[in-house]
Amino acid sequence: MSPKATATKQDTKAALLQAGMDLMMEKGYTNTGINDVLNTLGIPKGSFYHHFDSKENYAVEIIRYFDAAAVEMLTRTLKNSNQTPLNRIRTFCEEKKAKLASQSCSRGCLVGNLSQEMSDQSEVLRLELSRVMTNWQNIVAECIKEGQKIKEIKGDRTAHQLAELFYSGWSGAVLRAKTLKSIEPIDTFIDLMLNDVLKA
Amino acid sequence: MSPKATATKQDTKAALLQAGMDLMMEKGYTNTGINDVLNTLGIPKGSFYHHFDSKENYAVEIIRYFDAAAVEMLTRTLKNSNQTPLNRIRTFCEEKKAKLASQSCSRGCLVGNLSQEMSDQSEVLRLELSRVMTNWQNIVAECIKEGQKIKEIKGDRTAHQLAELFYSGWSGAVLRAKTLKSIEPIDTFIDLMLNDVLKA
DNA sequence: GACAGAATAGACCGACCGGTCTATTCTAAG
DNA sequence: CTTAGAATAGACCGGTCGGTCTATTCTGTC
Repeated sequence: MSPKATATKQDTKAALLQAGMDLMMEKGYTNTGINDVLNTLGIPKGSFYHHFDSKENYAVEIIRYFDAAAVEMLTRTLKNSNQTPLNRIRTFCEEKKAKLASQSCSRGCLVGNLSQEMSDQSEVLRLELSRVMTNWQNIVAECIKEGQKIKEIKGDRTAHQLAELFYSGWSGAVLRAKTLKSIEPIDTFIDLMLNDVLKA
Repeated sequence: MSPKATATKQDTKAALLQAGMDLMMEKGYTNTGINDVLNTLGIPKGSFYHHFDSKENYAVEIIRYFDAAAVEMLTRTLKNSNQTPLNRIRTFCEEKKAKLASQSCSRGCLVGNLSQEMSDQSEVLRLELSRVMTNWQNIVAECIKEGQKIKEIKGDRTAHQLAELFYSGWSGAVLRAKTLKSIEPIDTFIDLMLNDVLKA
């Protein structure tokens, strides 16, 4: 059996997840059709409904697929003991900023986009997005807590609260960047949040 | 001519704007069909396309309709000289929070929702949303500037920057509230932003 | 009352939506 | 080689989408 052929066959599901993630990131849930995904990959509809029950379920798997990569990136940056906690957060922000800038401030974050669009439309998606959001916040909070311990980050607020403000501010800054097609909201956020709000 | 009958006829356009605003706030642009709007009002399609060129144009007018009410609320609260600038901002936040809580943390803000969904899909809508967003930020910035003058709000950052962080943080907090179906992100935002970030 | 234009009314259009169905091909175990 | 089930393949379905079209009614002017 040719390894290439085998790989091609078995990667169908992964390819569907990747392509769906890209399309939904750019166009949202409602505006992304099953056929859009299928046509970009040259895969027939039968394969899709073999691997996924419904569009909604497909989206849930896409969110998990996206989450896996996001958590990897979060832990890589925010648990990197070669940097101080505050500088880890700075690295995280700069990496995300570079990504956003490289795509002309479009797309943003899949979880943010789907949350805005689908929270009131699908309880299934809302719960999944909730879970992911809370998890991310906890990872940030842990890093902040470390920074508080060494008095690098201000200690008169709980790490949970600071992480929440950080996350809210970041999401909002990305939204503004997308709409204004400018990286400036991100710059302002990074500057104030890191040099002012979080700093001890 | 009966004034009631006349009013009914001439208010068709306003009714379409109002109903479209409500529906798009809850379901987004793509997921709101022309027929959805028409059916909830009992208005035939001919009337719709008499008053509006296209769905996209309709959305632009809805954004303006929404903006008018939003600017009224912003100026009423943020230019109220009976309160100090920081307290005006607090009043603004509390009013918006009450509204959000009263609708179980659903819907959120039309401009935020459409920005997330449509910025990458329609340049026409993106520009309109950009304009509205920038205008709101300027109104907030003016209030902050006043607060800086009387040393109620911290002066080591420009009012423009602080307004931007405020707006980003607020939008993100609303997004989180929608998804987590909890008012807590809003509470945290108000607490930290007003008692910590903005305070002189 | 005649008339023009605004506004209402709703049937209708092709395109596309998510999802179903049957048929075929591939793959691995016996 | 046989065979069961996974996977691929794509025609097809009812419903809905944004938008068009023709017809009728309402409204203000002469």
